[in-house]
This record gives sequence, C-alpha cells and structure tokens, in this order.
Amino acid sequence: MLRKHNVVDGSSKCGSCQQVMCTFLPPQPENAIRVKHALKRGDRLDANEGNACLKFWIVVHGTAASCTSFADGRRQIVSLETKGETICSLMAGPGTQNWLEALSDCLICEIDLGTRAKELHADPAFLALSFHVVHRRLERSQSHLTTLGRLDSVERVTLFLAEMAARAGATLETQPVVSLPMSREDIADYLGLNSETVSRILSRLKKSKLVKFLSPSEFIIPDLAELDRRLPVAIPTPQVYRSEVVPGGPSILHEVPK
Amino acid sequence: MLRKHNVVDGSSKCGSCQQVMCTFLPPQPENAIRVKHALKRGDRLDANEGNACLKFWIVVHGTAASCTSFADGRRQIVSLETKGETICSLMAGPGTQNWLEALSDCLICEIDLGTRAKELHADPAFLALSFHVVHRRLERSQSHLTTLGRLDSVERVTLFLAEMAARAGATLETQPVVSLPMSREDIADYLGLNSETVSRILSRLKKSKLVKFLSPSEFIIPDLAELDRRLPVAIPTPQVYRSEVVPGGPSILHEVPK
DNA sequence: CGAACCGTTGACCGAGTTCAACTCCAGTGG
DNA sequence: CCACTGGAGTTGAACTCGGTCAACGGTTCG
Repeated sequence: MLRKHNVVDGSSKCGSCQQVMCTFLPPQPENAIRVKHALKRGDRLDANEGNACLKFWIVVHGTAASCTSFADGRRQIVSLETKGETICSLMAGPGTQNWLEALSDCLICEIDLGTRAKELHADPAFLALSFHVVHRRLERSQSHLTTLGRLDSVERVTLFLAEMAARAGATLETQPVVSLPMSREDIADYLGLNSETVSRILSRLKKSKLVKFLSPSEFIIPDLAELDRRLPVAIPTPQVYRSEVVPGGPSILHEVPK
Repeated sequence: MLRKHNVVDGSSKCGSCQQVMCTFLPPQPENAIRVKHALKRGDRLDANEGNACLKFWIVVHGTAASCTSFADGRRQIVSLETKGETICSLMAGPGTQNWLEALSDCLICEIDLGTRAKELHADPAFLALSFHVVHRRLERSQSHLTTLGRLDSVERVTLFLAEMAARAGATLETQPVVSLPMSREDIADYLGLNSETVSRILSRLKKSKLVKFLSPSEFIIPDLAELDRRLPVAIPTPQVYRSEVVPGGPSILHEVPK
C-alpha cells in the first residue's frame, strides 16, 4: 500500500533543512516526541537548528510570529500565530534567517515527527489533516501577500485592526475589548511598514473615532460595519485551525497538551 | 481505516467554495476527470465557477498566474505558474475575485477530484504528494510575501530577473537568453509596483550593464554573481515541482497529459 | 491608414521613511 | 520615597521613493 519513494520527486529538497524529502519521508532516529516550550516575549525557536522541518509546533496560548530577516537586519513577520495555530515547518528562503518568535509570553507544543515518520506517512488521517493545515496556511499567506502588494498603509492598518477584532469575537452586534499582544514595531514588521507610520495611522484612526483606545494595547471598534466599508476586502471570519476540535481518530495531532 | 469526518474541524470551510470540508472530503457527483484547457494570453479559469477547489490544475506549458483583485480593480499576481506547476485549488479571500490567468498562451490540465474524492482521501501516496505540493507553494508564497514587505522596487525587479534567469538555467558559468513571458504590467502586478516603475528600473539596470536586453522580452545576465551581490537574499535555485518526474506508484497525478 | 496596445520617458506630487525630540511609564536602586 | 534609566509610543520636519498623469515612438492588426 505504502510505497515510500513513490510520491515525491527524488531531486527535491525541503527548503528549510536542505535534506532530501524531509517532509515525513526519511525515518530519522529520534526519541523525543512531544516537548513544551514556555517562551517569554522575544524568545525564539530557530528553524535552522536541529531538524526543525521534521517538527510541528502548536501554539497552546499566547501569540507568536513566523519571522524572516535579511543579513542587513530588515525583518518581516510572515505570519501571526495565535492560539491553536499549527506551524508545520518553518520556511527558509535561502540567504535568510527564519524563526518562530514569541510576541507575548506563550506556550508552544512541539511534536517531533522524526521518530514516527514511516508510520505517519502511511496514515491517511494524519496526512489529510496535514494537508488541511498547510492548505489553510497557504490561503492566509496569499491573502496577506495581496495586502502587502496592493493596499496602502491606512488600509493595511485598518484591515489589521479589523482582523484582530474579528479574532476577539467582534461582530456587528458585539464590541469586545481587543488587546494587541504586540508592539508597534511588530505590527509594522507584519504590515511591511515602519513603527512611526503605524503609530501615526493609529492616531489618525483614533481622531476619526473609528477606533477607541483604552490603552496603547487595548481598543474597541464601535462600528465594525463602518470599518468594513473603508476596506476593499471583506474582513475574514476567524477560522483558526484548532487541533483540539478534531474529533476521534488515531491522529498524532489529536492528543492535545494540557 | 478511513474515517471520513475524523480529520477536519467540522466548522471549517474551504475559503474558495465556501462548502464545508471540500478539500477531498465530500464525494461530489461528477464525471469529468481530466480536461485540457488551451488558453490564449489573457484567458482565465475562474476559481468561483463550479467547484474549483475540488480540482487540481497543472501547467503543461506556457506561463500562467494566480490572480486576485479587489472591486476597485487593483490586481495582484499572487503566484507565477510555470510549466510543471500544480495549482491545488485557488484561494479566495472573501470579497475578492480569484482566477488563473494565462500570461502567455498555455495548456492547462485540469484534474477533477470530485468523483474520486473518497478513494483519494484514503490513498496515502496521493495525500503525501498533495501535502508536498501545497507545502512547496507555501514556501514560495511566504518568500514572495517577504519580498513585497521588505524589498524596495529596485531589489524586487532585480530579484525577479534573477529568478527568471535561474529558471531558464542561468548559473555562474552559463548565460542563457531568458525570455519574459509577460508584459510590464504583469510584472508590476506580481511585484506590487506599477508598470512605469518597472519600465524605469529595467532601463536603469540596462544602463548599468547588469542586464542586456535583446528585445523588450528577452535578456541576458552577463554576471549573475554581480546581480546576487546586489540582493539581500540568495537567488533561489529553481525547484519547480514536476508531476512528470514522479516515479511509479498508482497516483492520479502520475498520469501526465501529453 | 488609423486604432489599439505596449513600452519608454519626463514632470510633478504625495505617501511613507528617516531622523530627531519629547512624553510616558515600569523597573530599579539608592 | 524619589531619582535615574531604558524602552515604547507619539509627533514634527525634511527628504525620497514610487505613483500619477501625460506625451511620444514602435508594432500589430484591422
């Protein structure tokens, strides 16, 4: 049934670890299966150390970021990783550094796939789940790519606030207090701007009464519909993939750390 | 062995078709399995018509682009799809339009997964391959996202030329003639710029002798190392996923159209 | 031949960056 | 308790990169 070498182009390598076919294929000897990392703000899990691309990371709580940076120090936050998000191998463009960074204190569960690679590679339930997770991430990535390519700075910041609000449960009826688990500079690095620009735009939005700030890191959106009207895109409904929710089935991702 | 509803959060929907769990799961009645589309420059395959997210598209030859646009007409090319690329469901941000567009004349092979969804969902070889394909696309997407977020216009265009050259087989030793299968505006929409800016930068590069243009759509890079030195990122080696190369095994993707 | 389209170039302007000053606040140590 | 420090956030002034608008040349296709 399973033929280990049938499914992947033999010449291809994982961009991250530069090993051939690391995505589940090679049965790497390893014993650790599940490690918890308690990260303080600013702490990093490096994609290049060890064989990071044979691991899944799940955010148990807190907010983290998948980061990339160039030799000259420019940083881009490629993806925000909130509670429930599964990072299935960090991507390494060649000539860049890549890491997972805690934006607030957070708890990360690391699952090492190395030991069970053979077995997992034959498990349709696991594979389908993995596909689903990456596919979801691809959707997000492409949507954010469009944001960076075609929205101006005001639209980017507005969209960002709307998304954070949506994640916090904001709807047309409810206006929850939304907290920003990250600094202005983090926001800037996520949106491809700089921190001064972000700050200026937040001030402008505050003056226009679109957003009420209770503190620099807490806000309320009085009228989400109005925010939506100013955006050329619809505000995405929060669809965080939650490994907790997966019912039944002998999936390795199903046993969720407490 | 296969439990259809075990692996996906029941509340999640495919962003593209807004059906629950469309990624292989629901056994949609359908009979067409494999269709070839011969597209002329500018032709589109729409992501929203029919159930596009139950289909894979493979570029047999030519160059296409995954596009997104807003209601106001702004367009972003999310990904360039060259020969051998597999598009495994177009992504639809809500409130945006999404389609696959031929940049040059091209031939696309469409594989309908609807009819065989059940069967495929239990096939580890197929699933592993699919995972590999999406994972590859995610890597690319995130790398391009960083380009849009943190590189200035000159760097973007330079990187673009370097990548096109690398795909055409350029190395430190060989300087092949590289052809651009797309207009200035297409390049602009890919790089998050506008066509005049692209044109200006190309002229500048031409004057600085970094690039020799034989025609507006054909160029040579005399010294790839020099180009590389001007970039903060390494030029990625071309790793197009080629479904042709997959050896043996009863994979649906393995039977390649001629 | 004219129409349409593509690519190039120039002049101008505005959005966003850079640099710098200043405030506010939390932590620390006397 | 207060003084000091350092980091985060805000705001202003100057500058620059990239966008906008417009003109123009070349090519293709009726």
